[in-house]
Amino acid sequence: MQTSTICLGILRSGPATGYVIKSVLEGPLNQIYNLSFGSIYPALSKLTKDKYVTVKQHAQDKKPDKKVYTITKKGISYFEETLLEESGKYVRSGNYGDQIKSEFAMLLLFSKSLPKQNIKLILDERILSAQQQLNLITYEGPIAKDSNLNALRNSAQGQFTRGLMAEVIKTAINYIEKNRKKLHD
Amino acid sequence: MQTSTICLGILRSGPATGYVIKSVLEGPLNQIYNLSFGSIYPALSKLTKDKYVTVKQHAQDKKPDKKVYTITKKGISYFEETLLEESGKYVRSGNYGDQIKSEFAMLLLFSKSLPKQNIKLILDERILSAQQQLNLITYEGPIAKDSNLNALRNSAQGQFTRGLMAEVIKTAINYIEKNRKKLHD
DNA sequence: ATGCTTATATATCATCTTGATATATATCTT
DNA sequence: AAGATATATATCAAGATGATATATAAGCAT
Repeated sequence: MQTSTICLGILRSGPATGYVIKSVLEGPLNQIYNLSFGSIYPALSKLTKDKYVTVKQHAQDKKPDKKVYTITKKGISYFEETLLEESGKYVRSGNYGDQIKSEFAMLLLFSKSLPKQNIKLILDERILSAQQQLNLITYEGPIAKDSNLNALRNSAQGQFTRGLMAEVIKTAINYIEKNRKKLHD
Repeated sequence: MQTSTICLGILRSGPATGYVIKSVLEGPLNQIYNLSFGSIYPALSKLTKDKYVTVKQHAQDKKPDKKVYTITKKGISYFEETLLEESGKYVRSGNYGDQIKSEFAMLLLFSKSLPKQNIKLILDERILSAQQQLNLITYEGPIAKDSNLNALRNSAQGQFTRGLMAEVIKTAINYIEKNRKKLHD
């Protein structure tokens, strides 16, 4: 899926800065899709140039301007067209898997070449981190106070997606705890 | 983790071509780490130049030369050093999550803007594809006949990693089947 | 108090990666 | 007999990452 489509999809739930878009991807939508600033900011610039979003610059005393992006009517139609197109391409592609780069799994796979102490550390930290991810995903309080991105997170779609990720993370934690002895001691 | 480290790690279990390395990543190591030819081939060239692997070209009648890469002693030490370094960096980074781009999850998240029929298709295909992934991962027969990459897959580390992925996929299938009605009909 | 870390916020850029395309043949399927 | 899939490498434009730079406020630890 194009970065611009994801930005528009998030912006459909309310105005946001590039920084907030990244926060949403790292918070309640954790483990779904990673994007760096280096791809978010250029996407937002292009969307502005093409009139799919408008930008309001809030001059902040001595801090860099906060740029709040709002989706336009043209942007909403464009988003709906593009999403339909991309869903069609997705189904036709025959490639329904996610793009995954799990450094964790690779380290474990090659862990015969690693000291036992390192393996323990990797597993301990992964479990801790997974529990934190679970907290981020299942957290129901308000996000980024002055934004209504709560709507996206709390929609039936948001609940389904977050529920799926939460179950997957819980399964992984249980599996690691039950089977880790096979990799050390 | 660097692409070259992954190539060396796979090559440590036996000689292989770039094509076979990709097949391993797409077969028994499915859902662990994605790499394209465009990053595997240059990595193998660089490793050859640096003497971490040797290459034997098998001229095949009218087919492109098959290049079988073998890890050198220098390559084994380099792999072990690099893996230790990368595991240290991984633990120190505080970022224990995987890099994920799930177009599937994004489509579901935005599926309010999609026709019900499309949503059904996306879910049906995903379940089918997940079952195929499960088969690839849990398949215990021989892989790529003339290679001993079976060793990597059947090692304690390979079994652990594949078992983890299998559990995660099973959980996802069950979750989708139990909750999909919330997204359509 | 003073220093350290985290959060807010944007921008840039070398280097790496993807996804598509090209080339070539054998084998399996319809 | 035609078409698809598997084997095999290579290239490249377009896009993405990860690091770095810049700036300040707030929170927290010593």
